[in-house]
Amino acid sequence: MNASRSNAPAPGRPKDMEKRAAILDAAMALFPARGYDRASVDSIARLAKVSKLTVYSHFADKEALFGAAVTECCAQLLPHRLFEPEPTLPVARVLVQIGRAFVDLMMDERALSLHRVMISQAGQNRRLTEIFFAAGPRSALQEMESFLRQADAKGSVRVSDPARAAEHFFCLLKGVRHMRVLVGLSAVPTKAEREEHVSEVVQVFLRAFAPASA
Amino acid sequence: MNASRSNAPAPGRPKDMEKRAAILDAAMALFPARGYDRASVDSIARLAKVSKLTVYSHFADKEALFGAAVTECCAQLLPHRLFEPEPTLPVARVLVQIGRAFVDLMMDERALSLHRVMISQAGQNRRLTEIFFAAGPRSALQEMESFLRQADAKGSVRVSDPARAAEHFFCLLKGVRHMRVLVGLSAVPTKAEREEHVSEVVQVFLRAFAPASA
DNA sequence: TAAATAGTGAACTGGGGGGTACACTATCAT
DNA sequence: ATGATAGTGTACCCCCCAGTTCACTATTTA
Repeated sequence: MNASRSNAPAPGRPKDMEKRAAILDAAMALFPARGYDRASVDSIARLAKVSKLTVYSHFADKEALFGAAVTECCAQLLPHRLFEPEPTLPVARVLVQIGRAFVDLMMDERALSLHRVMISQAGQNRRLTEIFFAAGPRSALQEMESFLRQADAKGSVRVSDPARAAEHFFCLLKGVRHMRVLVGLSAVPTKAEREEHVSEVVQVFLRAFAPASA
Repeated sequence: MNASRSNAPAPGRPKDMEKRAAILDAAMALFPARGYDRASVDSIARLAKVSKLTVYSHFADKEALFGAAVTECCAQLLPHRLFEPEPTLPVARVLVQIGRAFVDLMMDERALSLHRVMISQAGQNRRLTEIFFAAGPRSALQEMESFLRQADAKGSVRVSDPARAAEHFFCLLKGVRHMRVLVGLSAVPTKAEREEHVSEVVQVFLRAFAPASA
């Protein structure tokens, strides 16, 4: 209960938090890489250089460990905001910056593995899935939405429904390539490919949402 | 080898093709529903009302059975072309028809389960993944591309790169909702929701790819 | 009828995984 | 020092699964 929060000294030997971190690191490596089923608790303990019993002393069971690992993965993948709205730049430039950041995130190996494992566990851990979605797509969408709202107010774009437009933008950015990579058919795109894709998408997006003064 | 193709009578008792079909049906039900690992050969045999040994007499091993099931799923999901290009209708109407068909396909429970299982098996069965992608996304993209090429020739749209435009269209149609459903966060959209989404997407697409005579 | 193959059920092999028990050592507070 | 907890290593329990063996029955062709 109050083991970590309260400062009651606790009677016996305290838990080694470095071991806990090592276990979590191992879990964050193995669950996404092998999937929930194929990542055994033994292998995680082995990778963490820790006894299996120690794993079970820090985490109730495999599911709890998985939950902690996924939560930590989400936290590490979104440490900073996706972008800083620099109002001085023209919209096209800002959109390119946002697009770059988003594509880099979606094509990050860790993010891809996380997607795979969450999809393969669909319907198993509803709470966990919500954490995953709130940390990733949702926060990005909200930032994008508020940016579009401001841009619309300034007249640099014409979006009647910023939330929907934000969805459109990100879906265009993911493109077919994202699914191909998810499924293991394509390699991650190179920097040049990303750059070209982002600029193409920004052009399409702006043609669809340009202000009436065309 | 020539067991089923050649008409050489074969010495002993012939294999019961209805049993084979029952096994395949059971595999097509269980693999997508539970995933590759959690769908045991025993459970498939049980569902097919067949001895486990019969399964192994028709299919070399679990992987072969999985491959046959996925291939058959793909074949059943795309029995007909996604749409018939009716050149008399205005572009917007045709796009809405295509969009409806595509969204219905992507939100089909069987297609969703197939996506999940293929993603969770990413990198395991390269050949299989190609079959999956060729049967689903790729053929749809090719049809769409050729339609856009014709529409561009008639001047009803303005697409310099039909392949890319086709990708954009389908990505917009999938939207964020598809990933939410894949991951088990959202229910499949209702007919009304789909209709509204499709018409929104078509409007956006046409704004981006309308001919210059705006 | 005889040979050959298909199919059944049940038992079995070998392997692996989640989780626990035990005996022991290490580290903390009082 | 004492009590309490953390951590280790090994062995263990129980269950599940892929794939096989065996003895037996069923169905086909020649």
